[in-house]
Amino acid sequence: MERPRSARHAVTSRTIEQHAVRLVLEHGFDAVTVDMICEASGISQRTFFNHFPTKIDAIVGAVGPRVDEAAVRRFLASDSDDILGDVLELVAHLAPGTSDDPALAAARWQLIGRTPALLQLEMDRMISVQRELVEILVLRLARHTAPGETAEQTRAQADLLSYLVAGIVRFSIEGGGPGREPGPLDLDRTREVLGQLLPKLRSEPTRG
Amino acid sequence: MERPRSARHAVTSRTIEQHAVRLVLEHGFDAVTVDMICEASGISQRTFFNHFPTKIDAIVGAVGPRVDEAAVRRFLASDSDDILGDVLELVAHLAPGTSDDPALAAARWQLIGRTPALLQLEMDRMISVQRELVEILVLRLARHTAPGETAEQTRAQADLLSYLVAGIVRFSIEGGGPGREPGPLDLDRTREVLGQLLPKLRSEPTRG
DNA sequence: CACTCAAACTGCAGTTACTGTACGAACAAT
DNA sequence: ATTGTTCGTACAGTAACTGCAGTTTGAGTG
Repeated sequence: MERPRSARHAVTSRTIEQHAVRLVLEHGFDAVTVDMICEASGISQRTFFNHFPTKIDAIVGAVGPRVDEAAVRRFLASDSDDILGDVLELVAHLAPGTSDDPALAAARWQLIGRTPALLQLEMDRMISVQRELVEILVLRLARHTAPGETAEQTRAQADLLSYLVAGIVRFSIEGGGPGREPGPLDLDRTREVLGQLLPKLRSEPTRG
Repeated sequence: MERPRSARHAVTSRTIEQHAVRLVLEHGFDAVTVDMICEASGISQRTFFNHFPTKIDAIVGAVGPRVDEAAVRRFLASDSDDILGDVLELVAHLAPGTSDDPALAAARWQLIGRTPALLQLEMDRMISVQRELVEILVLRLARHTAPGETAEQTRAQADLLSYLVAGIVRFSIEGGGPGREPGPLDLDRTREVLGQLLPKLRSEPTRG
């Protein structure tokens, strides 16, 4: 309470987040209104929206997933020909929301897997990561250019690959197949299924 | 006006759709309110929501993309080892919204590519297609099972593959790389980029 | 033709998410 | 003390959407 001013904002945000997650875990996403969260947090509705642009943001967390700097450096430095494997390694370091409260993060994963609207949002946020990813992939793919390949072609490949990776991430988040529980990225499981699937796709596309 | 009653609903729906698309093309998604569409269509707001559950639905169309029955039969009958190529062929037959008005469909593609919220929705709808796709892929992949592979593993592979395909579709819709215009699926372009990318990923994942 | 029923449509009041504006309280630096 | 910034509040408004009650109109039945 007698904290420095700059910290009070963060404290209030955390309070809101915690009550939001708790309420949604208890009553479900649709049954929880912003007013309920405000009352529980002891703030006005206007304050709520000063902290979070939308109700969803308060529940899932204000900051989206980020790629780990060190992982990027490792990825770019790798000599391996197994680009896909390296990409998986890179993507495995995505963290959902603010990771400074493990209990909150765990609760969020539950909610994300349970509520389509939230999974939705998490995927939206992946898109911003995806844009970063494209830039990184361009650098890596450029080391494998075919003769006569233009920079634009390389970029298109990186773009496509980033979409493929997004698909893999989603598969991973939704639990790696039907009947599985959603949760943070399960890299081993994903690699396993991918390792089974890829050989079946090995043959050249018709236009090679 | 003196149409049979059963047809009037459809007529009204079409009227709403056309005005909605036109207005959004003119003013942009956010600048168009439901009230504006209602006034242009000469109906009440309540009627609007009797026809379409959300504003977005009126703009993008009530029915989502569907897979073509004949294409599915062809896909399942194919002897080719090029599963991915066959999947692309299958997916190319996805049609957005009601296809009975080509001008409307074309306008919709413009909007979808231009407006993130709409692309979003179109992707959501792909998910229902994706569920169908998984069932189809299971049948096809089952013909390539590795020794000792369980049905559950095959299903997981089909699941993963469907996510990869969703990524490819999205790449395709967004124009096949940066700086391209969004539009209906450009299969040739996609195949080209995919053909360039795949050889670079050829090596085995670490767990093979 | 008269009667009935249901589909299409309307008006209205209400809820929920979210925004703009203006204002007050607290605290830090001058 | 004053000034300024930050955090929060109060209030009024918009836009999407829902529920309910009611009217019109076309279609089927006797």
